[in-house]
Order: sequence, then structure tokens, then C-alpha cells
Amino acid sequence: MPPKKKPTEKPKAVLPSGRKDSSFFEQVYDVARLIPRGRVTSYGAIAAYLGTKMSARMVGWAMNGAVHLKPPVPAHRVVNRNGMLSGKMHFGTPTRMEELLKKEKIKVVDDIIVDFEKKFWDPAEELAI
DNA sequence: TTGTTGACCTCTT
DNA sequence: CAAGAGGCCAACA
Repeated sequence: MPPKKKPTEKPKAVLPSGRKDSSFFEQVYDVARLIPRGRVTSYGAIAAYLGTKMSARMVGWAMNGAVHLKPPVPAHRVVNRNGMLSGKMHFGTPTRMEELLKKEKIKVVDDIIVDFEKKFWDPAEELAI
């Protein structure tokens, strides 16, 4: 039996459309679920925790389907480095993310999290890698 | 199939 | 100090 040579290998890395599979994405979801209530983190922090801070974009892309994932991922607790709700428009309604954050006792003004640094939750610190 | 876009971050000019 | 470009991986046209 000859070696299996497949020029077009199908990567299991599929998004929410498929389900859990990809490593990087799954890790992102896992970390996002570990975010305590009332805390927030950034894409770069999660990416850095995973070891690839350069792939911060992928974290955001993973969040694109995190809302449809199960268990639901608190994507509203994940924002960019500036603490701005960059992905608020992807929650179905442009105010959904802000409302969710307000329920978390997090103040949001002008789509920016107040005291973001204080509420910042660093996985590398809390999870103590 | 290739090319472009995207909830980003960091470095360089 | 401010603006621009680069780089990562995956999905969509």
C-alpha cells in the first residue's frame, strides 16, 4: 500500500459552520469562555497566550462564529487593544455587545470600555501558563 | 483555481 | 508624535 499522497488535503480547520475541530480556533473559544464575568480581554492577549500574537486577526475571525457556537462564547468580552467594541456590529444588533457589557457591570462610552486596563483579563496571568 | 477581505497587532518611516 | 505598511490564517467571490 503506497503512501497516501494527497495534493489537496482537506484541513479540518473549519469554522462554526462545521463545529469544533481546528486547534487554534478551539483554543480561542476555550480561553474566551474562561473570561470571568465583569472582565474583558483583547484579541492580541488571547493570540499571545496561544503563542502567536501575530494571528490576532484569526482570533477576531474565530469570534465571527463564536456567537453561534455551543456553549455560547462571550465574544462580547473580547475587544481590540484599544478597548473599542470593534465587533459590536456582528452581534446581530450594533448595540447587542454594548448591552451585554453593561449587564456585566462594564461601562461603555462611545463604543469604548471604561477603565479597560482595570477590567482587562490576561489569560497568561490568570491561567498562569 | 487565484485574489481579496477581515471583530487585529506590531514595527518602521 | 503621526501615518503607513507588513504579517498571520481562514473564508468568500
